[in-house]
Amino acid sequence: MADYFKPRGTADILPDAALQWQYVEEMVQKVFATYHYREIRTPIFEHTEVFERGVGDTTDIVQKEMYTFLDRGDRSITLRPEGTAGVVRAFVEQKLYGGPLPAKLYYFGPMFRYETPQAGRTRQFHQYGVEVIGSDDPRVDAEVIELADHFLRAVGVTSTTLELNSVGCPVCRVAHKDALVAHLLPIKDELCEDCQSRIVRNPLRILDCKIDAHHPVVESSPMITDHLCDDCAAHFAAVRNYLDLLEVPYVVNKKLVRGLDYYTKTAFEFVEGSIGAQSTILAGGRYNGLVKSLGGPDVPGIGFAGGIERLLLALAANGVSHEVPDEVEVYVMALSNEAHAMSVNILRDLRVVGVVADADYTGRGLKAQMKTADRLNAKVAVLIGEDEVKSGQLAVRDLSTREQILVAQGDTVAKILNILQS
RNA sequence: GUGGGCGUGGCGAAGUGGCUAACGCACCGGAUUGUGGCUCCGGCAUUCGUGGGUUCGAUCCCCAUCGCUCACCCCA
Repeated sequence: MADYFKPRGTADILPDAALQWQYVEEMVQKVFATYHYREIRTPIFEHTEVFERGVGDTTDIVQKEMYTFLDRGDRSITLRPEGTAGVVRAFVEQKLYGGPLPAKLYYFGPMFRYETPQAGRTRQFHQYGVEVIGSDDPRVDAEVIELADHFLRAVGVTSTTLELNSVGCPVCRVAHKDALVAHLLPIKDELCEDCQSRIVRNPLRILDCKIDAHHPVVESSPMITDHLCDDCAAHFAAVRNYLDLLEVPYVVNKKLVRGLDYYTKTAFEFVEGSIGAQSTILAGGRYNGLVKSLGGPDVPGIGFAGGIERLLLALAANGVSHEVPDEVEVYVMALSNEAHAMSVNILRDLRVVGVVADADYTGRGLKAQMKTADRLNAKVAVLIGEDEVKSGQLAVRDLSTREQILVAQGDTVAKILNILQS
């Protein structure tokens, strides 16, 4: 029994799984680069105020999920719970608004939220995401969504549904919220406990509450899409039009709400139905007031974030695997101390020319080493025993043909390359 | 924070109130002195998450605790 354990909600990503992560990371870089997004790396922790201001201090994230602590200088520090606030903070602090706009950025990395773990949810999790700051053009909304769609398909997730909505701007959203609350208040006592508190905190959530969504009064609630101002309505129509042009399939979900305070206008989610209750694998939206509220110029923005862990679950659910077997090209077997001296040179020389080579370091017998070479699917074995040490000739064995020849030490690498290429 | 399920060797997985806790995989060793995927033989848990309790006796019963897991909430 181990004496030490990883913290609750964290994961050790072992070598086999790490290969899947590398694949996803490479695809992020490759696909996002073709859309001319450039990577930005911001700190994993920020001053707490960045998230309080950026994410919104009424959200669950800020109220009860942040990893916040005082550092040795009595500064309140928070491990980032999401990526956008930090990127926008950097955009403002580094004055990226002085460069070409919109800034098209992407990021990738760990996030932290103090939550009870479950399928698709951990305390340290990883997201990739993009932020486009400096344009309100609906073509940007469409590009961001199409990028997400393209990326998911490129990595092998084809079973998602794209849900789309507009949550309006501060003007029409407030008007709608007032109308909604006025509509629901008379039946407040009939709602579940959660919804009674949501009615003041986040009334939009009541619309898709699992308990109350089918209440007739709830069902007849005013929808945000019916309360959009002219600008928001035109923008939403334009986004849908571009998505149609791009042939990106979506469904309008009038109940779609975004959790974070900063969202405006476009909101969207890619949902995968077979990975458990946490089925959103990528989500995002527009945040036109965020840059200003973090002290920058009043420029609009839009972005999305996707969860790597959930993406991996979705890949598994889609039966997609990018496993790479644990293999080696050459296995060097040395059977004595003198042989070891020769083997380290052979290994180095092979690796210098790019050949994947390994050896036994536990003093096992030749037979056992042969088994290992076999299991690692080695193409060539190099044997160095007493005879070889004496003669200075190494036995090079082609493991597929079982042909074995003696080669002068200086010619070994060339001979092996010969076999590997045949 | 709340609720359900579970906790036996590296992994998967039987098991019963009581003599040495199945089996499979993996791993290690051996089957003509230094040679491979098959086969055969052998090895590998004084111990059943931890701590108490009940009992003549508990891995199997009770309590507590820790951990894992799924779900609610919320979110990527």
